[in-house]
Amino acid sequence: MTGSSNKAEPHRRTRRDHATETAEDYVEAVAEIISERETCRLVDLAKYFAVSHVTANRIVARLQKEGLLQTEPYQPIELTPQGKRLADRCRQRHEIVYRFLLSLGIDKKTAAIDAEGIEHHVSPKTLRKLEQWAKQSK
Amino acid sequence: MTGSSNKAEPHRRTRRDHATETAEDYVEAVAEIISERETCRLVDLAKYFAVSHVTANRIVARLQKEGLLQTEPYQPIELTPQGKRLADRCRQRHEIVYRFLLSLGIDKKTAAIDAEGIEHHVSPKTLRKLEQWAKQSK
DNA sequence: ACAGAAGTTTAGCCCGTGCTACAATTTGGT
DNA sequence: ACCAAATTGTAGCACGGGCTAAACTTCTGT
Ligand SMILES: [Mn+2]
Ligand SMILES: [Mn+2]
Ligand SMILES: [Mn+2]
Ligand SMILES: [Mn+2]
Repeated sequence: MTGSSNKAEPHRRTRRDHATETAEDYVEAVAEIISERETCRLVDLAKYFAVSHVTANRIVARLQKEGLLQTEPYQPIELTPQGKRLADRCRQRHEIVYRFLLSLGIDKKTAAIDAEGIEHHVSPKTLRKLEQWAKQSK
Repeated sequence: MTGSSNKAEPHRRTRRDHATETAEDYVEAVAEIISERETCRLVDLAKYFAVSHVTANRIVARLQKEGLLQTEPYQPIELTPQGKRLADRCRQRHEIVYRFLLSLGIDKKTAAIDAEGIEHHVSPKTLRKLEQWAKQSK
């Protein structure tokens, strides 16, 4: 038995979620920025996440190595097909969580903050329930 | 204006949540283990989180420095008053999130996994709504 | 009493993500 | 064309949290 009544598994899963969280937020941000201002530059990401451009730069480099982003020196940042797919999935999931919180009666600002952290820890099963729920309560 | 319609603030908050997440999970675990087997040893924590005993050791040391845990070389691990208060708050919050997921119709295992990650990102406002909701839907 | 098992500590490594300071490149205005 | 500003890149630091290996202490059974 690998799982059963183990206390450890939830923590393993949470750690795994955290490991992919940055990638998810970055592809989502790149997609959003591109859709808003045509091109996504490093500065845009740094501002978006309120981190230094150095931090953003290293994360972009890593995500490029992982096949999610594409860029060349001093050039704008683009999404690979794989990155685009991930961004879509994340945007949808993010929106479902956000709208669910709104449907609960939370104010927009709080909902935005909570959703930003919660989204990465919502399983597909739970996501479907949240979606049903937000719809039904309308 | 510090906030207004800023994209950055949710990410700042999520990073802050992550910084306190380990502390929250550890004091909660120590409290739970003590209530179950009298004393909490390093091995217990290592098993609980599925982490090497070395990792657990360093985290315990840090949390002791921060005033949440108390221990002496080769001795069991205890909670300081401050740690106890934090553990209580976290257990309550954790349970509310967990029970809410159950009330949504999620199976226990999935609910346990999702709750473990979600709990740290739920604001007091949202927590109150989740609590109301889980109660009402019973 | 004492050897071996169990538990704990320490040393030393890796990786991710945060930073400042500084260098290099590109862009824009005159 | 050229200088200055904006942008991007690089060097080098910190910290948290993951690991293995090896030393040390404590517990246990004979
Ligand atoms: Mn997010
Ligand atoms: Mn998270
Ligand atoms: Mn918890
Ligand atoms: Mn947790």
